[in-house]
Amino acid sequence: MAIVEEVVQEVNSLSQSEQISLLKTLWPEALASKAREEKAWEKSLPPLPNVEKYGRVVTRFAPNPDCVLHIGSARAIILCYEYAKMYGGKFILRFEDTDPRLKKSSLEFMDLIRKDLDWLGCPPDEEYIQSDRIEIYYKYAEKLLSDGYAYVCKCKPEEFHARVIVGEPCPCRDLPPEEHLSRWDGMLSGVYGEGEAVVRIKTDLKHPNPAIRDWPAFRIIDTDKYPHPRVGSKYRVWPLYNFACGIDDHLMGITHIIRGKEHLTNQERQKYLYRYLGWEYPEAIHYGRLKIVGASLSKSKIVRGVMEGIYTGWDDPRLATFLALRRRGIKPEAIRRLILEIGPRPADIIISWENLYAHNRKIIDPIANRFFFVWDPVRLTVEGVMRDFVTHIPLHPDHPERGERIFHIRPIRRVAVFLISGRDAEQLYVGRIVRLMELFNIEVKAVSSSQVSAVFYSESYGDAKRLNAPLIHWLPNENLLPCNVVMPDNTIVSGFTEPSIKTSRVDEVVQFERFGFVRIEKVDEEVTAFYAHK
RNA sequence: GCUCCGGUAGUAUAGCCCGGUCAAGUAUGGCGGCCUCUCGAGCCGCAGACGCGGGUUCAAAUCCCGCCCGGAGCACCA
Repeated sequence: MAIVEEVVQEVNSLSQSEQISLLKTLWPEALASKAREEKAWEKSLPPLPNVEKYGRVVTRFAPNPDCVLHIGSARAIILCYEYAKMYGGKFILRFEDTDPRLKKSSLEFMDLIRKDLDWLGCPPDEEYIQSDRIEIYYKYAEKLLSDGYAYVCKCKPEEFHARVIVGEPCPCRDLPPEEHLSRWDGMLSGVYGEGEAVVRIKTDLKHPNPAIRDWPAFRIIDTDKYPHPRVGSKYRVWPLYNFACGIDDHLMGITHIIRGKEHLTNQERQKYLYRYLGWEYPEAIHYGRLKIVGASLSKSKIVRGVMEGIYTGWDDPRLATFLALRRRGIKPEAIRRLILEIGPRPADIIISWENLYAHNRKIIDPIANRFFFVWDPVRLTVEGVMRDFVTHIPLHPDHPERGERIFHIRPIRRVAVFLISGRDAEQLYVGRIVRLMELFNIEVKAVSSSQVSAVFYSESYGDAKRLNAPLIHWLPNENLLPCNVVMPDNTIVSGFTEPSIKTSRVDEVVQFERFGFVRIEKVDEEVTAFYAHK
């Protein structure tokens, strides 16, 4: 033992370069590239803290139903769901619809959110709606009021803030609990109007963060003017976020709160509540903000844009809503993998779309059947086609068992007419040999802006390979199916596709070869598709 | 301004708590090649990062201090 320590000491006393050069001369094999074992396992989440403290892990996703869900919500949902699943726990959906005035919720959004969760594969075990629970919050308000932990403040907001910013109590704060209880009755019975009274939770008036000092817990909303979509004007005193959320997290037995780090100060506020009520605060994980390049994840902007008709709907391809992603052929599993990859770390991130696409491509590539789509079509006439051709192309190159597409080429007076993509036509020049995929090779004879003429060159694929001829896709100029592809920027690429695509169903993701993956939106006498990605 | 949280390749992530095995792993994107009758997939290879400056230590991505940069909160919103 002693000798080992001595040697280690000696080696450590050398500089790193000295150590390396010594090693090189004495034991070069030790420096040979260390083979690293490859792990192909799916990325798994880091363990949740203090799981053993609780009987069963309970998580919750608590949206305000004032908009549909978007990729920014994916982190909360998938993390909460996956952690609950990982520990055999429970996942709760809780609608936080306690602001009938500014952040107006709606029944429509509640329903769309339920569907979003379902689509994502994260169905909740239980669902609660805060507007059903108002009396529960009242009960706790009364308890805190009579215990002297909360008070009803009638100060004007400016006056209150002027005092609190210097750490001084407002005149209401130290009044006896009886007075506050009677003011509270006044709030409930309509003695006070909007803005005239508010319940505050006592905290430390010298708290270094002024935002935490005596935070508001209830305010009055004139629900005759602003009826709540679910309970109308039944209540005029409504809890604020920190109160309702704090009470519910305890009552619902939430063991692990997973939410964005914008709630870090809210956690400090809510801890006062827990202290006064003798409750233990759950574990809290605050992840960083998730943005995605070029997409606005502001709910209010999304709602406004849809209302004003700037967007075609909640599923406008320019949006990063789940509805839009779904319409574009992004699979929920791709979103799940992305979120698992990202994990719960607190750093803010801006995801690149490629990150999402790569996951999606892995999922859809094996399932997407292949078709030809000729966009910005240009007419191609090929002369010297001496006979009919029939070509069979598999629906999927790796799965020939799935079937094939069959094209018949029937030249008239040795001339066959095709359509090729404008982009391909631009690359052609006189004398160039190109291969029409799975058909034959042609030599270009003339190119104009509206059409290309060529002559049959040869049939063998080997020729094309040897000549390094480009491979382009094509369609016979007959039995064409008009096709529009809606791109992510909502522009439309038009062209034609092959009739065999009619075997595909709506919602199916297919690949237009040399164009990209698309989801079929409509397929009958014409096709509409939404572009997913390359 | 005040309070808090972050900062590893283009993007995302591992490593940081518990210093050495990190000459920094992985994925994606980029580039090159192979393969494939798609510009898709697959295979092989290349390039690419510890925000900056000090300190502690034989040894720092990791610990300490300062700075810089980014973000969030500072609502009678959630």
